[in-house]
Amino acid sequence: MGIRIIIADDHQILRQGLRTLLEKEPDMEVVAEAEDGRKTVTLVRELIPHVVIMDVNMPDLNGIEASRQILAEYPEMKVIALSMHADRRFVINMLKAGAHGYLLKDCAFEELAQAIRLVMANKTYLSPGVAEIVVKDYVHRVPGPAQTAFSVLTAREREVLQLMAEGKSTAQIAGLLTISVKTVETHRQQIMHKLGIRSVAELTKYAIREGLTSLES
Amino acid sequence: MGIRIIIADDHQILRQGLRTLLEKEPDMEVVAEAEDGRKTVTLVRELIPHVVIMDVNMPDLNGIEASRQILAEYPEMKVIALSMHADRRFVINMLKAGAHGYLLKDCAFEELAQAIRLVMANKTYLSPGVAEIVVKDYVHRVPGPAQTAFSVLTAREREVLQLMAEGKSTAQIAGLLTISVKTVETHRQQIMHKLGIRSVAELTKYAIREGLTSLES
DNA sequence: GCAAATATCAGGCATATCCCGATTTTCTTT
DNA sequence: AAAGAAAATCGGGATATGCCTGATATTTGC
Repeated sequence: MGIRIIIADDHQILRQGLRTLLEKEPDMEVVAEAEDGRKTVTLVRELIPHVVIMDVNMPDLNGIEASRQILAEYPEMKVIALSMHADRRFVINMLKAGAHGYLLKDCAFEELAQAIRLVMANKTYLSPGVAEIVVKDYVHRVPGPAQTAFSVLTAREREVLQLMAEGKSTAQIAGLLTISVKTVETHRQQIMHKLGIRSVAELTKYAIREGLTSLES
Repeated sequence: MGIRIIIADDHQILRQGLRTLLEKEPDMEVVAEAEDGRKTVTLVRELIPHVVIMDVNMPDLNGIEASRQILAEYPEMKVIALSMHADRRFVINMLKAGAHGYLLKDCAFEELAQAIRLVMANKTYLSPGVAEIVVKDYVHRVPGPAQTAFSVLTAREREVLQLMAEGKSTAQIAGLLTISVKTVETHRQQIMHKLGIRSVAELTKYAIREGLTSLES
Protein backbone atom coordinates (compact mmCIF):
# COMPACT_ATOMS: atom_id res chain seq x y z
CA MET A 1 0.00 0.00 0.00
CA GLY A 2 2.94 2.30 -0.74
CA ILE A 3 3.42 5.03 -3.30
CA ARG A 4 2.26 3.64 -6.64
CA ILE A 5 4.72 4.57 -9.39
CA ILE A 6 4.86 4.28 -13.17
CA ILE A 7 8.23 4.54 -14.87
CA ALA A 8 8.24 6.02 -18.37
CA ASP A 9 11.50 5.91 -20.28
CA ASP A 10 12.52 4.61 -23.67
CA HIS A 11 15.56 2.79 -22.35
CA GLN A 12 14.59 -0.55 -20.94
CA ILE A 13 17.81 -1.01 -19.03
CA LEU A 14 17.28 2.25 -17.21
CA ARG A 15 13.70 1.27 -16.39
CA GLN A 16 14.82 -2.05 -15.01
CA GLY A 17 17.54 -0.52 -12.88
CA LEU A 18 15.22 2.13 -11.61
CA ARG A 19 12.55 -0.40 -10.75
CA THR A 20 15.02 -2.47 -8.78
CA LEU A 21 16.21 0.55 -6.86
CA LEU A 22 12.71 1.83 -6.19
CA GLU A 23 11.48 -1.53 -4.96
CA LYS A 24 14.12 -1.49 -2.29
CA GLU A 25 12.25 1.42 -0.77
CA PRO A 26 9.65 -0.01 1.60
CA ASP A 27 7.08 2.67 0.84
CA MET A 28 7.25 2.53 -2.93
CA GLU A 29 5.82 0.23 -5.51
CA VAL A 30 6.41 0.25 -9.26
CA VAL A 31 3.10 -0.71 -10.84
CA ALA A 32 4.16 -0.41 -14.48
CA GLU A 33 6.79 0.65 -16.98
CA ALA A 34 6.24 2.36 -20.32
CA GLU A 35 8.60 2.95 -23.20
CA ASP A 36 6.82 5.87 -24.80
CA GLY A 37 4.46 8.66 -23.92
CA ARG A 38 1.36 7.15 -25.49
CA LYS A 39 1.66 3.90 -23.56
CA THR A 40 2.30 5.92 -20.44
CA VAL A 41 -1.00 7.74 -20.82
CA THR A 42 -2.83 4.46 -21.39
CA LEU A 43 -1.23 2.81 -18.38
CA VAL A 44 -1.95 5.81 -16.20
CA ARG A 45 -5.67 5.63 -17.03
CA GLU A 46 -5.64 1.95 -16.27
CA LEU A 47 -3.65 1.91 -13.05
CA ILE A 48 -4.07 5.40 -11.60
CA PRO A 49 -0.66 5.65 -9.97
CA HIS A 50 0.40 8.30 -7.48
CA VAL A 51 3.56 9.28 -9.29
CA VAL A 52 4.80 9.09 -12.87
CA ILE A 53 8.53 9.28 -13.45
CA MET A 54 8.65 10.69 -16.93
CA ASP A 55 11.52 10.82 -19.35
CA VAL A 56 11.36 13.99 -21.40
CA ASN A 57 12.62 12.57 -24.67
CA MET A 58 10.50 9.67 -25.75
CA PRO A 59 9.38 8.50 -29.15
CA ASP A 60 5.82 8.67 -30.38
CA LEU A 61 4.61 11.04 -27.70
CA ASN A 62 7.18 12.96 -25.76
CA GLY A 63 7.21 13.34 -22.02
CA ILE A 64 6.02 16.92 -22.11
CA GLU A 65 2.92 16.18 -24.12
CA ALA A 66 2.21 13.05 -22.12
CA SER A 67 2.45 15.02 -18.89
CA ARG A 68 0.11 17.64 -20.24
CA GLN A 69 -2.51 15.04 -21.11
CA ILE A 70 -2.16 13.16 -17.84
CA LEU A 71 -2.36 16.23 -15.64
CA ALA A 72 -5.35 17.55 -17.56
CA GLU A 73 -7.22 14.36 -16.66
CA TYR A 74 -5.77 13.78 -13.21
CA PRO A 75 -4.78 17.08 -11.64
CA GLU A 76 -3.85 15.35 -8.41
CA MET A 77 -1.34 13.06 -10.02
CA LYS A 78 2.36 13.84 -9.59
CA VAL A 79 4.75 13.89 -12.52
CA ILE A 80 8.50 13.96 -12.04
CA ALA A 81 10.53 14.68 -15.14
CA LEU A 82 13.74 12.76 -15.57
CA SER A 83 15.89 14.22 -18.29
CA MET A 84 19.31 13.84 -19.76
CA HIS A 85 20.26 17.46 -19.80
CA ALA A 86 19.09 20.70 -18.32
CA ASP A 87 17.85 22.11 -21.59
CA ARG A 88 15.93 25.24 -20.77
CA ARG A 89 13.23 24.67 -23.36
CA PHE A 90 12.48 21.25 -21.98
CA VAL A 91 12.53 22.48 -18.42
CA ILE A 92 10.18 25.34 -19.08
CA ASN A 93 7.75 23.36 -21.15
CA MET A 94 7.76 20.50 -18.70
CA LEU A 95 7.04 22.81 -15.79
CA LYS A 96 4.35 24.55 -17.81
CA ALA A 97 2.81 21.18 -18.41
CA GLY A 98 2.53 20.92 -14.64
CA ALA A 99 5.41 18.67 -13.63
CA HIS A 100 6.13 18.68 -9.89
CA GLY A 101 9.76 17.76 -10.14
CA TYR A 102 12.58 17.88 -12.66
CA LEU A 103 15.63 15.73 -12.12
CA LEU A 104 18.65 15.11 -14.29
CA LYS A 105 19.63 11.55 -15.05
CA ASP A 106 23.01 12.42 -13.70
CA CYS A 107 21.58 12.49 -10.19
CA ALA A 108 21.85 10.03 -7.35
CA PHE A 109 19.02 7.61 -6.76
CA GLU A 110 18.59 8.98 -3.26
CA GLU A 111 17.78 12.31 -4.85
CA LEU A 112 14.99 10.72 -6.86
CA ALA A 113 13.58 8.91 -3.84
CA GLN A 114 13.66 12.18 -1.96
CA ALA A 115 11.93 13.94 -4.84
CA ILE A 116 9.17 11.34 -4.92
CA ARG A 117 8.44 11.81 -1.23
CA LEU A 118 8.50 15.57 -1.62
CA VAL A 119 6.03 15.71 -4.49
CA MET A 120 3.77 13.33 -2.59
CA ALA A 121 3.78 15.98 0.14
CA ASN A 122 2.70 18.53 -2.48
CA LYS A 123 6.12 20.07 -2.71
CA THR A 124 8.21 20.74 -5.78
CA TYR A 125 11.68 19.43 -6.35
CA LEU A 126 14.17 20.62 -8.93
CA SER A 127 17.70 19.38 -9.47
CA PRO A 128 20.25 22.09 -8.71
CA GLY A 129 21.16 22.51 -12.36
CA VAL A 130 17.50 22.84 -13.26
CA ALA A 131 16.75 25.22 -10.43
CA GLU A 132 19.49 27.46 -11.71
CA ILE A 133 17.81 27.75 -15.09
CA VAL A 134 14.45 28.45 -13.58
CA VAL A 135 15.86 31.11 -11.31
CA LYS A 136 17.83 32.68 -14.12
CA ASP A 137 14.76 32.85 -16.28
CA TYR A 138 12.76 34.24 -13.43
CA VAL A 139 15.32 36.91 -12.76
CA HIS A 140 15.56 37.82 -16.40
CA ARG A 141 11.79 37.79 -16.64
CA VAL A 142 11.89 35.74 -19.76
CA PRO A 143 8.35 34.54 -20.15
CA GLY A 144 6.78 31.68 -21.90
CA PRO A 145 7.66 28.69 -23.94
CA ALA A 146 9.40 30.66 -26.61
CA GLN A 147 12.68 30.22 -24.81
CA THR A 148 14.53 30.04 -28.06
CA ALA A 149 17.18 32.14 -29.71
CA PHE A 150 14.35 34.14 -31.16
CA SER A 151 13.13 35.42 -27.84
CA VAL A 152 16.27 35.63 -25.76
CA LEU A 153 18.54 37.18 -28.31
CA THR A 154 17.96 40.28 -30.34
CA ALA A 155 18.00 40.19 -34.12
CA ARG A 156 21.45 41.69 -34.22
CA GLU A 157 22.73 39.22 -31.68
CA ARG A 158 21.38 36.31 -33.66
CA GLU A 159 23.06 37.72 -36.71
CA VAL A 160 26.39 37.88 -34.92
CA LEU A 161 25.90 34.45 -33.38
CA GLN A 162 25.24 32.86 -36.72
CA LEU A 163 28.38 34.36 -38.20
CA MET A 164 30.39 33.19 -35.22
CA ALA A 165 28.96 29.72 -35.57
CA GLU A 166 29.93 29.77 -39.22
CA GLY A 167 33.52 30.22 -38.22
CA LYS A 168 33.95 33.90 -38.98
CA SER A 169 36.47 35.82 -36.91
CA THR A 170 35.53 38.91 -34.96
CA ALA A 171 37.21 41.10 -37.54
CA GLN A 172 35.42 39.36 -40.40
CA ILE A 173 32.08 39.81 -38.70
CA ALA A 174 32.81 43.48 -38.14
CA GLY A 175 33.62 43.82 -41.80
CA LEU A 176 30.50 41.99 -42.95
CA LEU A 177 28.21 44.06 -40.76
CA THR A 178 30.23 47.23 -41.30
CA ILE A 179 30.50 47.91 -37.62
CA SER A 180 33.45 48.18 -35.28
CA VAL A 181 35.26 45.15 -33.92
CA LYS A 182 34.46 46.49 -30.48
CA THR A 183 30.78 46.35 -31.20
CA VAL A 184 31.00 42.79 -32.32
CA GLU A 185 32.81 41.95 -29.11
CA THR A 186 30.10 43.58 -27.08
CA HIS A 187 27.45 41.62 -28.91
CA ARG A 188 29.32 38.40 -28.35
CA GLN A 189 29.68 39.09 -24.65
CA GLN A 190 26.02 39.92 -24.41
CA ILE A 191 25.12 36.69 -26.20
CA MET A 192 27.33 34.62 -23.95
CA HIS A 193 26.00 36.31 -20.87
CA LYS A 194 22.39 35.77 -21.87
CA LEU A 195 22.97 32.14 -22.69
CA GLY A 196 25.35 31.42 -19.85
CA ILE A 197 27.93 30.09 -22.27
CA ARG A 198 31.62 30.77 -22.15
CA SER A 199 33.09 29.17 -25.24
CA VAL A 200 32.76 29.34 -28.98
CA ALA A 201 32.33 25.58 -29.10
CA GLU A 202 29.23 25.58 -26.94
CA LEU A 203 27.97 28.65 -28.73
CA THR A 204 28.26 26.81 -31.99
CA LYS A 205 26.32 23.87 -30.61
CA TYR A 206 23.62 26.22 -29.39
CA ALA A 207 23.40 27.85 -32.80
CA ILE A 208 23.05 24.48 -34.46
CA ARG A 209 20.33 23.38 -32.05
CA GLU A 210 18.47 26.61 -32.66
CA GLY A 211 18.81 26.23 -36.38
CA LEU A 212 20.85 29.38 -36.79
CA THR A 213 23.47 27.47 -38.69
CA SER A 214 23.76 24.04 -40.17
CA LEU A 215 26.16 21.26 -39.38
CA GLU A 216 27.42 21.11 -42.91
CA SER A 217 30.30 23.20 -44.10
CA MET B 1 35.73 -14.12 -7.12
CA GLY B 2 33.23 -13.32 -9.87
CA ILE B 3 33.52 -11.31 -13.03
CA ARG B 4 35.00 -7.95 -12.09
CA ILE B 5 33.15 -5.14 -13.83
CA ILE B 6 33.59 -1.40 -14.22
CA ILE B 7 30.60 0.67 -15.29
CA ALA B 8 31.35 3.80 -17.31
CA ASP B 9 28.45 6.10 -18.02
CA ASP B 10 27.85 9.76 -17.45
CA HIS B 11 24.42 9.26 -15.89
CA GLN B 12 24.70 8.37 -12.25
CA ILE B 13 21.22 6.98 -11.99
CA LEU B 14 21.85 4.55 -14.79
CA ARG B 15 25.10 3.49 -13.15
CA GLN B 16 23.38 2.90 -9.85
CA GLY B 17 20.57 0.91 -11.41
CA LEU B 18 22.97 -1.15 -13.43
CA ARG B 19 25.12 -1.84 -10.42
CA THR B 20 22.14 -3.05 -8.44
CA LEU B 21 21.04 -5.33 -11.24
CA LEU B 22 24.53 -6.69 -11.83
CA GLU B 23 25.13 -7.39 -8.19
CA LYS B 24 22.12 -9.64 -8.15
CA GLU B 25 24.06 -11.93 -10.45
CA PRO B 26 26.03 -14.30 -8.24
CA ASP B 27 29.01 -14.42 -10.60
CA MET B 28 29.40 -10.69 -11.14
CA GLU B 29 30.92 -7.93 -9.12
CA VAL B 30 30.94 -4.21 -9.87
CA VAL B 31 34.31 -2.93 -8.70
CA ALA B 32 33.89 0.68 -9.77
CA GLU B 33 31.86 3.27 -11.61
CA ALA B 34 33.16 6.12 -13.74
CA GLU B 35 31.39 9.15 -15.15
CA ASP B 36 33.76 9.92 -18.00
CA GLY B 37 36.30 8.22 -20.20
CA ARG B 38 39.36 9.60 -18.50
CA LYS B 39 38.34 8.36 -15.06
CA THR B 40 37.47 5.04 -16.62
CA VAL B 41 41.00 4.61 -17.94
CA THR B 42 42.44 5.55 -14.57
CA LEU B 43 40.19 3.14 -12.72
CA VAL B 44 40.91 0.35 -15.16
CA ARG B 45 44.65 0.71 -14.54
CA GLU B 46 44.03 0.68 -10.84
CA LEU B 47 41.56 -2.16 -10.56
CA ILE B 48 42.20 -4.31 -13.66
CA PRO B 49 38.63 -5.51 -14.15
CA HIS B 50 37.56 -8.29 -16.47
CA VAL B 51 34.88 -6.29 -18.23
CA VAL B 52 34.22 -2.61 -18.84
CA ILE B 53 30.68 -1.58 -19.70
CA MET B 54 31.30 1.54 -21.68
CA ASP B 55 28.91 4.27 -22.65
CA VAL B 56 29.84 5.62 -26.06
CA ASN B 57 29.03 9.26 -25.43
CA MET B 58 30.85 10.58 -22.44
CA PRO B 59 32.33 13.98 -21.69
CA ASP B 60 36.02 14.65 -21.39
CA LEU B 61 37.10 11.46 -23.13
CA ASN B 62 34.54 9.54 -25.12
CA GLY B 63 33.94 5.83 -24.86
CA ILE B 64 35.57 5.02 -28.18
CA GLU B 65 38.83 6.71 -27.33
CA ALA B 66 38.78 5.31 -23.81
CA SER B 67 38.26 1.81 -25.22
CA ARG B 68 41.12 2.27 -27.62
CA GLN B 69 43.45 3.29 -24.82
CA ILE B 70 42.33 0.53 -22.51
CA LEU B 71 42.58 -2.22 -25.10
CA ALA B 72 46.00 -1.02 -26.22
CA GLU B 73 47.23 -1.52 -22.68
CA TYR B 74 45.17 -4.56 -21.76
CA PRO B 75 44.40 -6.61 -24.89
CA GLU B 76 42.76 -9.30 -22.78
CA MET B 77 40.24 -6.97 -21.22
CA LYS B 78 36.67 -7.02 -22.50
CA VAL B 79 34.82 -3.88 -23.44
CA ILE B 80 31.09 -3.85 -24.01
CA ALA B 81 29.70 -0.70 -25.57
CA LEU B 82 26.38 0.53 -24.28
CA SER B 83 24.90 3.17 -26.50
CA MET B 84 21.74 5.15 -26.96
CA HIS B 85 21.36 4.69 -30.64
CA ALA B 86 22.65 2.41 -33.33
CA ASP B 87 24.58 5.14 -35.08
CA ARG B 88 26.72 3.68 -37.82
CA ARG B 89 29.82 5.73 -37.10
CA PHE B 90 29.77 4.92 -33.41
CA VAL B 91 29.32 1.23 -34.05
CA ILE B 92 32.10 1.04 -36.59
CA ASN B 93 34.59 3.04 -34.60
CA MET B 94 33.77 1.24 -31.39
CA LEU B 95 34.29 -2.12 -33.02
CA LYS B 96 37.47 -0.85 -34.66
CA ALA B 97 38.63 0.19 -31.22
CA GLY B 98 38.27 -3.46 -30.29
CA ALA B 99 35.00 -3.63 -28.37
CA HIS B 100 33.69 -7.14 -27.85
CA GLY B 101 30.06 -6.22 -27.56
CA TYR B 102 27.72 -3.46 -28.58
CA LEU B 103 24.35 -3.14 -26.87
CA LEU B 104 21.69 -0.51 -27.10
CA LYS B 105 20.40 1.04 -23.92
CA ASP B 106 16.98 -0.03 -25.02
CA CYS B 107 17.84 -3.64 -24.27
CA ALA B 108 16.82 -5.90 -21.43
CA PHE B 109 19.16 -6.39 -18.54
CA GLU B 110 19.19 -10.10 -19.22
CA GLU B 111 20.65 -9.29 -22.61
CA LEU B 112 23.50 -7.40 -20.99
CA ALA B 113 24.17 -10.16 -18.50
CA GLN B 114 24.20 -12.61 -21.37
CA ALA B 115 26.59 -10.37 -23.32
CA ILE B 116 28.95 -10.17 -20.35
CA ARG B 117 29.13 -13.93 -20.06
CA LEU B 118 29.63 -14.27 -23.81
CA VAL B 119 32.53 -11.86 -24.04
CA MET B 120 34.12 -13.53 -21.04
CA ALA B 121 34.03 -16.68 -23.15
CA ASN B 122 35.84 -14.77 -25.91
CA LYS B 123 32.73 -14.39 -27.99
CA THR B 124 31.29 -11.25 -29.48
CA TYR B 125 27.80 -9.99 -28.85
CA LEU B 126 25.92 -7.38 -30.85
CA SER B 127 22.40 -6.13 -30.28
CA PRO B 128 20.15 -7.05 -33.20
CA GLY B 129 19.92 -3.45 -34.40
CA VAL B 130 23.67 -3.15 -34.28
CA ALA B 131 24.30 -6.45 -35.99
CA GLU B 132 22.14 -5.27 -38.85
CA ILE B 133 24.37 -2.26 -39.41
CA VAL B 134 27.51 -4.32 -39.28
CA VAL B 135 26.16 -6.85 -41.73
CA LYS B 136 24.95 -4.17 -44.09
CA ASP B 137 28.35 -2.52 -44.09
CA TYR B 138 30.03 -5.83 -44.56
CA VAL B 139 27.83 -6.74 -47.49
CA HIS B 140 28.24 -3.36 -49.10
CA ARG B 141 31.95 -3.36 -48.42
CA VAL B 142 31.75 0.16 -47.11
CA PRO B 143 35.15 0.66 -45.57
CA GLY B 144 33.88 3.59 -43.58
CA PRO B 145 33.78 7.15 -44.78
CA ALA B 146 37.03 7.72 -46.58
CA GLN B 147 38.25 10.60 -44.48
CA THR B 148 37.08 10.24 -40.91
CA ALA B 149 38.61 11.69 -37.81
CA PHE B 150 39.85 8.25 -37.05
CA SER B 151 42.06 8.02 -40.07
CA VAL B 152 43.33 11.56 -40.44
CA LEU B 153 43.91 12.52 -36.85
CA THR B 154 46.04 10.79 -34.28
CA ALA B 155 44.57 9.53 -31.02
CA ARG B 156 46.02 12.44 -29.14
CA GLU B 157 44.67 14.90 -31.64
CA ARG B 158 41.20 13.43 -31.41
CA GLU B 159 41.43 13.69 -27.66
CA VAL B 160 42.32 17.37 -27.88
CA LEU B 161 39.65 18.00 -30.49
CA GLN B 162 36.94 16.48 -28.32
CA LEU B 163 37.90 18.69 -25.40
CA MET B 164 37.96 21.74 -27.63
CA ALA B 165 34.54 20.87 -28.99
CA GLU B 166 33.29 20.55 -25.44
CA GLY B 167 34.19 24.16 -24.85
CA LYS B 168 37.34 23.64 -22.80
CA SER B 169 39.98 26.33 -23.00
CA THR B 170 43.52 25.60 -24.04
CA ALA B 171 44.66 25.93 -20.45
CA GLN B 172 41.95 23.59 -19.22
CA ILE B 173 42.89 21.00 -21.82
CA ALA B 174 46.54 21.29 -20.83
CA GLY B 175 45.53 20.73 -17.23
CA LEU B 176 43.34 17.74 -18.04
CA LEU B 177 46.00 16.05 -20.11
CA THR B 178 48.84 17.22 -17.84
CA ILE B 179 50.80 18.65 -20.70
CA SER B 180 51.97 22.15 -21.52
CA VAL B 181 49.69 24.77 -23.00
CA LYS B 182 52.17 24.99 -25.83
CA THR B 183 51.70 21.36 -26.67
CA VAL B 184 47.96 21.75 -26.78
CA GLU B 185 48.38 24.69 -29.13
CA THR B 186 50.59 22.63 -31.40
CA HIS B 187 48.01 19.87 -31.46
CA ARG B 188 45.26 22.31 -32.27
CA GLN B 189 47.24 23.82 -35.11
CA GLN B 190 48.07 20.41 -36.40
CA ILE B 191 44.39 19.46 -36.29
CA MET B 192 43.36 22.64 -38.07
CA HIS B 193 46.07 22.19 -40.65
CA LYS B 194 45.13 18.60 -41.34
CA LEU B 195 41.45 19.41 -41.64
CA GLY B 196 41.89 22.72 -43.43
CA ILE B 197 39.81 24.48 -40.80
CA ARG B 198 40.60 27.81 -39.28
CA SER B 199 38.02 28.34 -36.56
CA VAL B 200 36.81 26.72 -33.39
CA ALA B 201 33.25 26.89 -34.67
CA GLU B 202 33.93 24.77 -37.72
CA LEU B 203 36.10 22.49 -35.65
CA THR B 204 33.17 21.95 -33.32
CA LYS B 205 30.89 21.09 -36.21
CA TYR B 206 33.44 18.66 -37.49
CA ALA B 207 33.68 17.01 -34.10
CA ILE B 208 29.91 16.69 -33.93
CA ARG B 209 29.69 15.20 -37.40
CA GLU B 210 32.40 12.71 -36.51
CA GLY B 211 30.72 11.79 -33.25
CA LEU B 212 33.58 13.02 -31.09
CA THR B 213 31.15 15.10 -29.12
CA SER B 214 27.41 15.45 -28.94
CA LEU B 215 25.17 18.39 -29.63
CA GLU B 216 23.79 18.35 -26.11
CA SER B 217 25.47 20.10 -23.23
C1' DG C 1 7.13 61.45 -23.42
C1' DC C 2 9.99 58.64 -20.82
C1' DA C 3 12.19 54.58 -19.17
C1' DA C 4 14.15 50.44 -20.90
C1' DA C 5 16.21 47.88 -24.23
C1' DT C 6 19.26 47.98 -28.11
C1' DA C 7 23.19 49.15 -30.97
C1' DT C 8 27.14 51.38 -31.17
C1' DC C 9 32.14 52.35 -29.80
C1' DA C 10 36.69 52.90 -26.82
C1' DG C 11 40.66 52.07 -23.45
C1' DG C 12 43.48 49.04 -21.11
C1' DC C 13 44.89 44.82 -19.52
C1' DA C 14 45.06 39.80 -19.56
C1' DT C 15 45.00 35.90 -22.23
C1' DA C 16 44.92 33.20 -26.36
C1' DT C 17 46.39 32.36 -30.82
C1' DC C 18 49.59 32.05 -34.63
C1' DC C 19 53.97 31.18 -36.78
C1' DC C 20 58.34 29.98 -36.30
C1' DG C 21 61.56 26.30 -34.62
C1' DA C 22 63.30 22.36 -31.71
C1' DT C 23 63.72 18.04 -28.88
C1' DT C 24 62.32 13.61 -27.36
C1' DT C 25 59.65 9.53 -27.82
C1' DT C 26 57.51 6.04 -30.42
C1' DC C 27 56.63 3.31 -34.14
C1' DT C 28 58.07 1.17 -38.84
C1' DT C 29 60.85 -0.59 -41.99
C1' DT C 30 64.64 -2.52 -43.73
C1' DA D 1 69.75 -3.28 -34.70
C1' DA D 2 69.96 0.96 -37.10
C1' DA D 3 67.79 4.41 -39.88
C1' DG D 4 63.82 6.97 -40.92
C1' DA D 5 59.24 8.65 -40.23
C1' DA D 6 55.59 9.96 -37.43
C1' DA D 7 53.98 11.69 -33.24
C1' DA D 8 54.17 14.15 -28.91
C1' DT D 9 56.30 17.39 -26.43
C1' DC D 10 57.74 22.40 -25.42
C1' DG D 11 59.46 27.40 -26.15
C1' DG D 12 59.83 32.50 -27.99
C1' DG D 13 57.91 36.35 -29.76
C1' DA D 14 54.51 39.07 -32.57
C1' DT D 15 49.65 39.60 -33.08
C1' DA D 16 44.87 39.00 -32.23
C1' DT D 17 41.30 38.26 -29.39
C1' DG D 18 38.76 38.34 -25.11
C1' DC D 19 37.18 40.71 -20.87
C1' DC D 20 35.79 44.55 -17.91
C1' DT D 21 34.28 49.05 -17.51
C1' DG D 22 32.11 52.78 -19.13
C1' DA D 23 29.77 55.73 -22.46
C1' DT D 24 26.49 57.61 -26.09
C1' DA D 25 23.10 57.53 -29.72
C1' DT D 26 18.92 55.05 -31.35
C1' DT D 27 14.98 52.48 -31.01
C1' DT D 28 11.12 50.46 -28.63
C1' DG D 29 7.26 49.91 -25.55
C1' DC D 30 3.94 51.54 -22.50
